[in-house]
Amino acid sequence: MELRRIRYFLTLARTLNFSQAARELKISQPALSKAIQQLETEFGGRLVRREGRLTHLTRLGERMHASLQEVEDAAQRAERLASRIAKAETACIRIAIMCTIDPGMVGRCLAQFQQDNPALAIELLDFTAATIQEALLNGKVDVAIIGSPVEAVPRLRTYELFQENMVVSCGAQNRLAHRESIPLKMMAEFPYIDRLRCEFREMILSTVDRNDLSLNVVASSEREDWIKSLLAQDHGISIMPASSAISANLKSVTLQDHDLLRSVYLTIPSGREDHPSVQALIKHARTYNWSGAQD
Amino acid sequence: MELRRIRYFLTLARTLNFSQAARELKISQPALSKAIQQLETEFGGRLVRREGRLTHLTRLGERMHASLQEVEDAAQRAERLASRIAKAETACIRIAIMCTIDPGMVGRCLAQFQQDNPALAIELLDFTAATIQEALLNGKVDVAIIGSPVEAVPRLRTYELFQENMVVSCGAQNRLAHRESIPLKMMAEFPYIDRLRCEFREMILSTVDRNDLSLNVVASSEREDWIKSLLAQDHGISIMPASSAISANLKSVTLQDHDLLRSVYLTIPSGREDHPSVQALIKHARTYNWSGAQD
DNA sequence: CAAGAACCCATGGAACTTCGTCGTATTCGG
DNA sequence: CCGAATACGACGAAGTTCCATGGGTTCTTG
Repeated sequence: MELRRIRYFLTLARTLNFSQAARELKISQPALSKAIQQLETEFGGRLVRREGRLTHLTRLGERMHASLQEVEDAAQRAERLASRIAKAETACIRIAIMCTIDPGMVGRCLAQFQQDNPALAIELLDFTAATIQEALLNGKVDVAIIGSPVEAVPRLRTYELFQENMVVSCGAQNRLAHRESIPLKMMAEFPYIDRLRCEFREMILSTVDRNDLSLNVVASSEREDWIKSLLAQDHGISIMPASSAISANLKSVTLQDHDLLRSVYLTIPSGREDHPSVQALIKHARTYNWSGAQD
Repeated sequence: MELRRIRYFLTLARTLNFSQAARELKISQPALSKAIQQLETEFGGRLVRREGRLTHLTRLGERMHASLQEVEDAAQRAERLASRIAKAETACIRIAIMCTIDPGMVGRCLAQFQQDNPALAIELLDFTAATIQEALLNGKVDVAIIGSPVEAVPRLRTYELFQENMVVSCGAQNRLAHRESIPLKMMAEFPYIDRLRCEFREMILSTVDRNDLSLNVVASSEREDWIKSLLAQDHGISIMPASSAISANLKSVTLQDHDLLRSVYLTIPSGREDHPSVQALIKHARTYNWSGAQD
């Protein structure tokens, strides 16, 4: 059973005349005859009674007519859907951004990219570290911007974009707020607000550990906005990337004696670089002046 | 867009692996690759991202998937319907019988025919003279048994089956009931019940007219059963085919001086004789011993 | 009424297109 | 370097189309 033959049959069922149907279909009459015969062989019975000018459907033909019309309708819907999508679909890059990355700095980079490529739509999607790898691999997103390289997944290709300092962040009323920098060991004196489930938590904790210190954790949360809210109310202090620490009622203080750095990476499944738009995005992100944008 | 390609795509969408899908479809991998490429050309965009072991659907592919599944489902329903019909459909002859013909005599003929052809189903349909011609021509019925030949329709082929006498019919209490026969002019003395819309009415009226008689019509109806009911209650007398006049509480009386005959014909659109079952029916009906069945 | 025109559909053969397979190249990952 | 996955090119098979033709019916016309 093929759609072409179904269309032939439906036209014939409407005209009840092989020659006229063939003209409408812009094929020759013998071609139509053969196609109908083929359908009849498939269905195991005559669809049409040929009686000179009295051509008409058999009972089998009548009963199949409705069913075949449904097939044709479904096919037409699919075709219309395809052309609608093809028309509407401007090229679109879907970018996963790890939730620990401040969208501001990435946003500036992407804004500039879109100025250079105005036809390209960009879709930003928020992902956690756990789901970002899966989304990359199954095609839900095209590229990802992450705070720590996904380790031991050979299919993913990772480019480092920039590094930024981790800073101590506290509320504007905190007694640290007017200082430029503090030593790491001073951290222990302050109540600490711990951000869970972020890729730099381990880095912070191990650094503290290595210096035989311990943090006085008074609160913890997965959500950056809640952490910031607690900081603003002076519940404690926390350590976070410099770009995240910029917020109303928050002050950043650098660490004197330790260079806590976190890197931001662009990750893409190997093999997907061939898309020209993705290629352009990678090139733009890697040549972008990130340090200039950090202030 | 062709169903074969749609099936290929659906299998590929399930396996997300060209080679495996090709194996399931029992075609080679290059054939599948080409088919999918062709679909992608038709739809104007990639359906599948080929990334080594990470083959997956693009957004276009995902959106088309549901739509194409519907097409495939509709096609499968049509196929199942066809095979169900083909399996269930015992050959069936549809026979239109004009309402003025007593089904008893025709029924005996058909019963014998079915004994000889047990695999053949017969569908009897009741038609009026006006609609029988159309039903024959548009294929609603295969053959018709009628009381008067359809005039001036060259597409119809007519065979005379038998002739039968018209008789006077009256109730059992009527004073004619015990007679064997009456002269035509005696008809005028009795109230007459006129059957409308039947093919022999004109024949009766013209015969009466030619003999300078006139009937005393006291009631008339299109329906044979109502006529018979009126006759049984002795409302009057009527003239009808001998085979119709056989009924409880009715008596038949022949006409002494006139041979009123009506013929019964089998009619078929020319060109439809080629069906073997219809052919057999025609042969059977024409060689059937109708006069022997009249008693 | 018989011959001819017009129409309807089926069949056969030739040209063409499409489809599938095979062998091969390429790319990627282990 | 090998295996897996896909693409490419060539070739044979199958299917599709067209044209020409023929049988059959209906309509027209002399």
